[in-house]
Amino acid sequence: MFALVDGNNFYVSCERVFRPNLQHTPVVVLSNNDGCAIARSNEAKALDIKMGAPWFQIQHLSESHGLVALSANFALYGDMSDRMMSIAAGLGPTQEIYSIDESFIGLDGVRGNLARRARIIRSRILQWTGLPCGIGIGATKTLAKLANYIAKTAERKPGSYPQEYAQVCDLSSISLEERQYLLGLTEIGEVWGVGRRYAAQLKEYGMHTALDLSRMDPAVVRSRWSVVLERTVRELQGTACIQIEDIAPDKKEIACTRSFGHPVTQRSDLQEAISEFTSRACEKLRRQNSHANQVLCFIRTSPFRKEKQYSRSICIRLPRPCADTKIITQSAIQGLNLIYKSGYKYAKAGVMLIDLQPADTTQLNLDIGLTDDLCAEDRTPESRVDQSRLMQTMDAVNLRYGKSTLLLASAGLGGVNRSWSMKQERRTPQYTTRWQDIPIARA
DNA sequence: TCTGGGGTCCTAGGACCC
DNA sequence: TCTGGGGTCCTAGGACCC
Repeated sequence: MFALVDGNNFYVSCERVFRPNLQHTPVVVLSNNDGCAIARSNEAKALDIKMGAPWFQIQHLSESHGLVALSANFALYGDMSDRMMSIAAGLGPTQEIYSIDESFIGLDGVRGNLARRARIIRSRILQWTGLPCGIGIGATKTLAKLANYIAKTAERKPGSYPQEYAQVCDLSSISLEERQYLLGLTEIGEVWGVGRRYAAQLKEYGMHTALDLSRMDPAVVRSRWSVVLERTVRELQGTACIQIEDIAPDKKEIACTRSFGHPVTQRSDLQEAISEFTSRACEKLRRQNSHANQVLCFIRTSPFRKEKQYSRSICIRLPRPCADTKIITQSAIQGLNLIYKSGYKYAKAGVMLIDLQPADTTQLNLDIGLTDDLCAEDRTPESRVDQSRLMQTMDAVNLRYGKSTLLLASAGLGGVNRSWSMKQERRTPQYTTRWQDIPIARA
């Protein structure tokens, strides 16, 4: 048995904890550079603002309907998420943190009335953090997801589902007929694992609801679509195919990419951007104690604009597997110089670390002499330890005083002016919180 | 003028080897 | 010179998730 705990309109709800006057107001949170809406309050959804809608297309609603737009503050959302997750963990013995606002809870061995238990956890999260959430319960992860969708939709759109399922919905404790009734009310595209493409193809095939999908023959689904969709069908039928991942596996690739606040043309600006992206990616790499074998670097113009388009990426093999910002940045910049062409207005760039391996594997290979081609300053064990300590110190300083406190002066550049970064002042200033600053117990 | 930033899994096809 | 079957690895592309 599984539960899914999912924060409502998560980023907006986080902001509202600190600005209670935004309750009952249409609010959106905007992506980097205030580009598009990545979270919407219920009131904003009621204005038919779509996920990912560009700000310039919905801006007029601030005049006509009092829409409030906020710049995203991911540090804050991360802190709030940690609090919500730690309370949600009380629902059952195992927890998988699936995204910043969602976690699956394994309920095996939990006795008693699950829905009642879930309601208690839900009100505790609301009271202790100020964050509203929905909880769905089902025999499989896919059914728990579906139950969560019903719980949230029943609350947001009265009349869509029976009111008793609002906020908490337990699909496991109701009759087969009732469960089929609820699945029949649910669009096929709302099922976890059915995206836009599959939804369109399935509708063409005559399947329109979650109930229709649950009644399909898994073998037919497999041969006509894929093993992935077959698994979804089995999960809807109540056979658990996807288990809780208690311990998060290491990432297989780590990326840092950004759209620019304004078009970038100069090679030097791209070099600054790439070197900062590489630093961020390397921090993540060290945090999971991995080394990279290759770094991929890409630059591209905006596909939305009617201009000469250019988009290229290049993959550079590192001199040895490592997590050293200096070495990896050198390779990334080298890659950039190979693909850069002047005369284009660049809109986006990024860095991906790929072909990752555990750091201790590298150490083993160094010890038994399997790795050659060392960089000059990298030849002795002592110098490697020094480099590694330098990285640890940088990470510690940046964690303590905020990212970008300590940066590499990349590729012979002078000061970092981040001319590629911001279009203008953000709509709302950034502020950070510490655990203890978060207000507690709002009713 | 203005359009996010991450990830994963699966499959098909080609190269190469025995 | 001709022929068969099977395995592995790599890459690109498509689908999905938040």
